[in-house]
Amino acid sequence: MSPVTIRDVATRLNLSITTVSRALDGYPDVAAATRARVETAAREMGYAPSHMARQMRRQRADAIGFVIPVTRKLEGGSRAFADPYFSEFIAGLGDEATRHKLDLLVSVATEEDEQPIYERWARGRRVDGFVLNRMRAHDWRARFLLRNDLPFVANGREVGAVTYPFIEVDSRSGFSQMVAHLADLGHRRIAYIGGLPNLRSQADRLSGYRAGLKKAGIAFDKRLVAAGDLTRQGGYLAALELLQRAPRPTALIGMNDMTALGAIRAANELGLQVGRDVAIAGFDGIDDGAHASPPLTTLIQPAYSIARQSVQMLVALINGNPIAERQIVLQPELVARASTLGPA
Amino acid sequence: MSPVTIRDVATRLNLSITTVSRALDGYPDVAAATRARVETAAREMGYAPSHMARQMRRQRADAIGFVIPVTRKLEGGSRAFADPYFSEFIAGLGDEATRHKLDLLVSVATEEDEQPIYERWARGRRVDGFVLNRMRAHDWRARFLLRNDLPFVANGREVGAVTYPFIEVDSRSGFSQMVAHLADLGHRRIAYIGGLPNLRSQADRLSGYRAGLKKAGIAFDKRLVAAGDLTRQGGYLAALELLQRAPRPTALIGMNDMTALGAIRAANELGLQVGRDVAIAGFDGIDDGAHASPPLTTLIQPAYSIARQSVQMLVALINGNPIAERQIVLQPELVARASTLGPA
DNA sequence: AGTGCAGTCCAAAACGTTTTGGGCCTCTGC
DNA sequence: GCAGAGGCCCAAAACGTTTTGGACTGCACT
Repeated sequence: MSPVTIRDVATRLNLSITTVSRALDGYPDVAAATRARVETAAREMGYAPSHMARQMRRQRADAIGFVIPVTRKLEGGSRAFADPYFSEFIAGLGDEATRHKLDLLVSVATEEDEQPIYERWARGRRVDGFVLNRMRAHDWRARFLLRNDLPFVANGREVGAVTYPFIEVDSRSGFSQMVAHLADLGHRRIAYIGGLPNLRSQADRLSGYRAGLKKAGIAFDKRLVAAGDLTRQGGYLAALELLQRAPRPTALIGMNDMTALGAIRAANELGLQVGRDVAIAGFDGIDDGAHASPPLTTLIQPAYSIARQSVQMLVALINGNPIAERQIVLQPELVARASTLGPA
Repeated sequence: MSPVTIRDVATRLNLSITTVSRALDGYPDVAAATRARVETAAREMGYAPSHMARQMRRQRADAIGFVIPVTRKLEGGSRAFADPYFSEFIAGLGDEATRHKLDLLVSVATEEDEQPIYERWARGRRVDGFVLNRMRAHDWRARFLLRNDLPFVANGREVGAVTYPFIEVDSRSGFSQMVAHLADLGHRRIAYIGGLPNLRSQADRLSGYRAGLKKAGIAFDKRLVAAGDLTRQGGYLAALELLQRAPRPTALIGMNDMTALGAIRAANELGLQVGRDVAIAGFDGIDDGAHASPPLTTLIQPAYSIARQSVQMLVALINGNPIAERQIVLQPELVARASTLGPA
């Protein structure tokens, strides 16, 4: 049962392939009766245009690409992208892509081995555009794509002024708010567990943290800053160390929720009751945070809708349509839960 | 900077496109000197064969498809695939796909709206093959793909004898083991929170549960069986109800880890200490389970390596190569953690 | 001098569409 | 009776490869 082509439909109906094509595409210069004949025949024969051929002719891949970032390899050579933030993000990309009849190509890569993937997709014109995530302070991907003039939408952005379109969550102001929240609760020794140093958002969040401290009249103490790697394990290790220092910090802010969840675990293991003995907060608003025990105070960034909006912008770029807002900055929403508010 | 084609390279070198093509593909009937000239020219000009054209000619999509299953829509129209099992699974698919120079097309869909996606990809020959997951007891996808003779590898299988290749985890024996584990610890009232009734694995796991009860000499009580939906929320609601019945079950087995994690939360909210007042166990071995409080007893199924193996089988199918084992059954590994072993 | 044979190269076909640029009717209005 | 205008349809080109089936050299061997 080899695939049925447009030619098969045409010869069966004694029509030209042109007419069949145009009938199915809804052009006005085909008689209503003919169109009906074509449509039923196509349905009966199970005809659907070959995507490859269509792409070839229209020079469109009808696909967008997304490389899922993963920070570290797990033992045994396996790599998981354990951060549920990206699950939600991908769900958004997928939904919006299908809405536009685009396909979504994904790949999973660490920062070291991502380059071949971008090159393969770009050079071979495998995709019409990219969605970029976890932007670094200096990011070769932006330059590479600009040079090959392939459209893309960044989630976050590099340092300095950039001209490309992006959607960003104002994590600086978010972290400042979070520090204010903790300071209002009486905390003075507020620690911060950061992430990979080359990430743009790492700089933003740290600076938001410092701004928040300043506003609250708390001196910055670099011994209260530890490095994680955006994973639960990284947060766990960093928190384990921070919580065993004297004097012990009374509050911990993780750069993202995974880090904070790791910190909660560390606190539990040390016999501290989170919310009462130590306050812990994160950033992202993943589902697991809401269901953790205790539920995690966090700054929600709407991954799903950011993803959808990114695809919308990307589609406009691809089609050369004007975009209302090329550079969007969203405010995260602080949700205070039991992990900072003490026992319920 | 429009993309450079093979013709550009050919005219620059005064060669035919045939020779350029064959030179780059490593055919033996091209002089070493010529090949060198072609290679440097191609590199200089930044030539890479157009994937679309190559696909067109070879009638290969060089891509495989995977539809991420999602059970329910979240409020606000958003759908997340919250189950980290699939994150790991996708990581495996992606890694193995790139190893074979294949692209991975993904989409996110509930059971109701998955059909158009399969049809689009199959009819338009958008992919060379599929990986299927969460097989239903009767699954139209298998029949659809067989009919359109598109290769696929199933993760799990339908009821009855099937001829297609699959990789399955023996969840029946797994659940039987799990009941034995709990019975050994002295539990007699062991409840089960199931999943969607049309899933093959639902039947398997329930039957494993019953087999385990029988072996332990415990009578099956259908009031101890509740229905979830494979999500944390589903597990939460089901557990909430089960744990408020009298007499209260002393142990809860969730059909998957997400269900069990929801159950843990329910127990916590009811003031029960998991591990001491009630034992809770799951199935999957996701990372979140290991990091939950208390850490979750579970049956580990190696999502990452199952995914990789699935792709390997699929590649063999696509290329018409023989496969050593077409139908693989793996044994899950029981890991007992604090959620059933009581306080550490 | 003819035959055979590697060693190189190439023209043309094919893959299945969409799009361009008409062509042929029939009907209308003079 | 004829120009003009729609209405409907189509042939052919193009998209950028890979593959098929030679073609053209020299060179060695009869």
